[in-house]
Amino acid sequence: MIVNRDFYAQHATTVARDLLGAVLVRRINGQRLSGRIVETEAYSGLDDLASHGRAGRTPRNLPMWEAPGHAYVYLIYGAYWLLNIVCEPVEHPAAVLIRAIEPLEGEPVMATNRAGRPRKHWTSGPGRLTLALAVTGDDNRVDMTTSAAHLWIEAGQPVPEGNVCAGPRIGLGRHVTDPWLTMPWRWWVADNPFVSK
DNA sequence: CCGAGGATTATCT
DNA sequence: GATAATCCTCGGA
Repeated sequence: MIVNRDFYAQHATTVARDLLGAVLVRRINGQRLSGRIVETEAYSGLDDLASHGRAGRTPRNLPMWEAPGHAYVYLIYGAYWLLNIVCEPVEHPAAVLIRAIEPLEGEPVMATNRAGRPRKHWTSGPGRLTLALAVTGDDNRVDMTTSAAHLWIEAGQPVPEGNVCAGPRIGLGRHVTDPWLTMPWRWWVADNPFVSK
């Protein structure tokens, strides 16, 4: 069951929390690669100093203002692609960053894409999982509510409230100050080995 | 296991 | 010209 647009239209914090346990699916050459989502971060609003949306619309962050359920993929540090899903209604800049997944299907392909690394490092980070699933800028702005785009999310086993942890977001720049710096907008599954450090 | 430092480029000031 | 929602390598324990 592919997660639909109404789900993504909710506030980014709700989407980020409830995506834990869902399954990120990538189809390449007719083959399914997938993983259970175990870590997410929410970015929402013009006020959020940690969000790309903070300074208003630019060519790069434009997807954040568009329809929920679309991918927002961008290059960071000139080296890594990061996968986000646009949330909230049109004209509300918001997105959820997928930070880590636990491999489920297509492990041999992931092993090839992450050649030489231990399984534990295949998908345990936002830049790592895009390498494992071969997600790049070509996937920016695709509609993730249909299997036509070869990238979508399916409902999975919900994570019990007791196993959900929340804390401050990671890797934010120097310009980010409180309350945004310490806002607990990062969620992860307790004790899961694929959660990034 | 852990911390320090380098890589590398699109994007915005 | 500076910066960035990161990862990897390497040295030390």
